[in-house]
Amino acid sequence: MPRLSRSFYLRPTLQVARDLLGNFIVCRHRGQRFVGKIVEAEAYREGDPASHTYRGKTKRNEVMYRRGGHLYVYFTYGMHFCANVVTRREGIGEAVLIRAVEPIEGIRRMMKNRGFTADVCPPEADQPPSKMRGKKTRRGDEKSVSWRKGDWVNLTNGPAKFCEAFGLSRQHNGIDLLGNRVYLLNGENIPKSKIGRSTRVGVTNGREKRWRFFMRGNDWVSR
DNA sequence: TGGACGATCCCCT
DNA sequence: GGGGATCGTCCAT
Repeated sequence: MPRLSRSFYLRPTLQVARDLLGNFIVCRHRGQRFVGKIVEAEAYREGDPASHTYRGKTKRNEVMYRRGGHLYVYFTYGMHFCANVVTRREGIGEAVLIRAVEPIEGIRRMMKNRGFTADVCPPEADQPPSKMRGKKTRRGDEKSVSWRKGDWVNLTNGPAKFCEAFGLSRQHNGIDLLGNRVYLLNGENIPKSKIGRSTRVGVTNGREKRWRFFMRGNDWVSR
């Protein structure tokens, strides 16, 4: 499968957000490979009050101003990371938040990273246990887990869940997506009829903008 | 130097 | 449907 080219990321951000759907994100570190199909994404643009770049360039958002095709990972709510694909040419602070992926490869390790026991994962490891679901439960201060039928979409159906499953954090901020650590592969072409569009999640300023794109009917879409 | 708040998630009611 | 966890960032003092 060919890698997405630099020119893919340099295009208008709304187009990139929509076209990311159906492509694969690959993360490699320490001999482990994670692969997921992108099923939900949101655009953040200049002049957009919901964007980190709304008030100009800072130390935190500097990566968003780089040339398209870099990874912008930020820390939020004191405990979560979210990952974005930087778009457009250098000097323009725009990006696309990856909100959800469908897990493809590295599933056992994703479960571990998310705090679920892997007991229920089938021995072939990277076959999705499609009938399963996971639920975290609390016992005193100890986090323990149990699995329930029908809930395993919790692995990657949100931007911070995706980052936790794939082990993405601060150290991945600024990575060039045309390198070998994190990159995107050309996947299926999604017909327009299968792409949904809506307002963005968790946004107050700029809430009217319909800059969220998702694959209709996909189980890993966040809502 | 302080304080408000956030592109979230999880648990409880 | 609501609140708590938890801390980096940014802006106002």
